[in-house]
Amino acid sequence: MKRSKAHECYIDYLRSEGKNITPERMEILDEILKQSNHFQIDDIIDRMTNSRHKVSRATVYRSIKTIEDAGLIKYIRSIHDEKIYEVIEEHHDHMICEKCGKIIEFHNLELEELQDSICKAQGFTPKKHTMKIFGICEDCKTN
Amino acid sequence: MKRSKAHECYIDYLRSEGKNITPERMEILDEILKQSNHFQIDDIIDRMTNSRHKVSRATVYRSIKTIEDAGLIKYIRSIHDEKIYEVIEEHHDHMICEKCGKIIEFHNLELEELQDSICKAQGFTPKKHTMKIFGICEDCKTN
DNA sequence: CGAATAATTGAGACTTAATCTCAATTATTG
DNA sequence: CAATAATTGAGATTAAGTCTCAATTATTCG
Repeated sequence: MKRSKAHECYIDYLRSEGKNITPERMEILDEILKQSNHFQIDDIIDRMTNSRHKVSRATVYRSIKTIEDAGLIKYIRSIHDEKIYEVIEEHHDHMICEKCGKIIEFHNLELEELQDSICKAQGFTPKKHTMKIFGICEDCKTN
Repeated sequence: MKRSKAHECYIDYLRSEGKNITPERMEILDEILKQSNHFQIDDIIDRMTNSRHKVSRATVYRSIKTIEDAGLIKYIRSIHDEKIYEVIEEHHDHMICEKCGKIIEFHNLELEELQDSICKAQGFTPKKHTMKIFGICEDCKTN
């Protein structure tokens, strides 16, 4: 099992908070990193309870919270208002198709700069943001 | 009781959907319009169950959904992940202070245009969007 | 107007996502 | 290795929201 950058981050975070490094926490992070793209907590719970070392539902919830606090994952809300998690790699925003539910990631520097300047004009110090554009994706338009 | 634009909209919406115009629905809309700015469903439930014509919790939930469908209100999520509703007047985005929870509304045309052009480049047809910038507001910075 | 019909309501049961409790277990520290 | 503090699992609990169904009300139309 390769020790990824994310593992190091997580371990550093846990140490800095005086939290223990447990196999449960490490296995949950592994499972998350195995997911291709977006995932939901229930996916992880299913996989963990069917894995060799069963991890309880409560522990999955608790660990996901610490992984979130460590800044490794975050979630957005789907059209059905479900939490959709993703591993934070580099910042991006989302377009969400109202027909098929597809989530398209995008990043635009001009947009980021504009946001900063809008905030500055208000005396507001931005830390992070989320932006979701709802609409119809290319595929759903033509089909 | 003044018949506002919002009432007309709602009545038109209900008619167009073959739904009935009931005192419960009208009173819930009244109560929402009475709220100054942002509100939560529980506020409305409290007010409605203590009002002359008691309206049940289930009906408040059901009506709020139709008022939302009519395009009169929408919600964003607070820092604590609670649904915060607001009456839709004109479109705007939000800055949310991570310290005091204050919600600052803003609108910027340049930003809107930039979003549209980003979508167009992807073949995505935008219908609406939400944008939340988290950070520290002016007051919390100086205090 | 006054049925007939369809939609809505209230009350409480139910669902779902998430959190909490507490005894038993495990990681960490020295 | 022992002492201490943190974590875990299992199931109970909570909170937000939905569902059920009988009773009530709005609408439609002759």
